[in-house]
Amino acid sequence: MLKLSKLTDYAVVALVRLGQKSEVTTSPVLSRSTGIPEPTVAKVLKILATQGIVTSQRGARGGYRLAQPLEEISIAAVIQAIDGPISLTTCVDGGDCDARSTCGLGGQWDMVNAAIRHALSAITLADMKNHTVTDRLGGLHVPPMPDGPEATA
Amino acid sequence: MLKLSKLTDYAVVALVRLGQKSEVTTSPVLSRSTGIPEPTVAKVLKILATQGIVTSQRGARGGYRLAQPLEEISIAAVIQAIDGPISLTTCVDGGDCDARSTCGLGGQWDMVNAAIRHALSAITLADMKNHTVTDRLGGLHVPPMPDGPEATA
DNA sequence: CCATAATTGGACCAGAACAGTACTGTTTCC
DNA sequence: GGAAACAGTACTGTTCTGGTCCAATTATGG
Repeated sequence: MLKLSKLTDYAVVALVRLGQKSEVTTSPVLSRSTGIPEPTVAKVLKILATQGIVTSQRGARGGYRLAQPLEEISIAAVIQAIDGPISLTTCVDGGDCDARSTCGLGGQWDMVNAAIRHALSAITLADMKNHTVTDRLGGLHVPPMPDGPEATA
Repeated sequence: MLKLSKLTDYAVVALVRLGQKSEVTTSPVLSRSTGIPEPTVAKVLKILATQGIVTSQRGARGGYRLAQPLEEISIAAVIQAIDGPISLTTCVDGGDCDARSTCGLGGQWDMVNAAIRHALSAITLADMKNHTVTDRLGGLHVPPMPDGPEATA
């Protein structure tokens, strides 16, 4: 379905909420604040901590804090932290494409991947919080799309 | 991992190959021509037929044919045909988001979805065949990306 | 006009990946 | 020393993808 994992969705919600607090925040607090189940939000924060998106403070009075302001964290960074690298096909960069010789299109998917990564890198968590899109998005902000439900024409 | 299904990859390969033939082509022929297992390529073509990407002719001497030239079929159309709608999260357009009131970001994912759809609509199957990217891609072709493996900064 | 063969169409089943949960261990404050 | 909170690992249930099989349909040949 070309949809990212629900964990990533939770991560964005939690990070945005975390960015609205200046103090270190615990998982239970963030759970109550976002509505995400406590074990799940804990898991998400754990992963984000390992990836350097948030910094953690262990022990009593511990919690999590953003490693960077919301404006500096791109959607692509969050997705890569939770879901792993953004690669639409396995047939990229030395993947295990068993029909590489016959399929005809060498590594053309790389171009598609780059396009998506670029689109995702241009959107930050601050953009997700605010309902206004910054100008950095260039021509990407909800343009008149030429694609219909079925075909392109 | 934000990767699309292998079926979609197969679909692109099969469609490009199909675009190089002017006659109706059967699944077995396309299988031998692409290296994709016969049942799989048959399934892919079947789905593409229901979505109107290809036209089918049943019975003996039947087969498949492109409904439109390769230049008119976008990657987005193929992905939507195989994988379903491009919606990164379930929390879009009346989805089953159970924390809509608490999560804070209303339908901001729509913006992300639109950006990806736009990027995918700009690439056609003809672009996948040829190794040159058309000018319609604008600023999307492998730009200097500001995103690192871990964080954005 | 009928039988046969070829081919698509739709349904079914197995395998893997993911989401979610629980438990144990380590660290820090009181 | 006790309590609170993160860190890491392991497990289970569910969903989805990938692949296979059988039924419906049509052109061809007799």
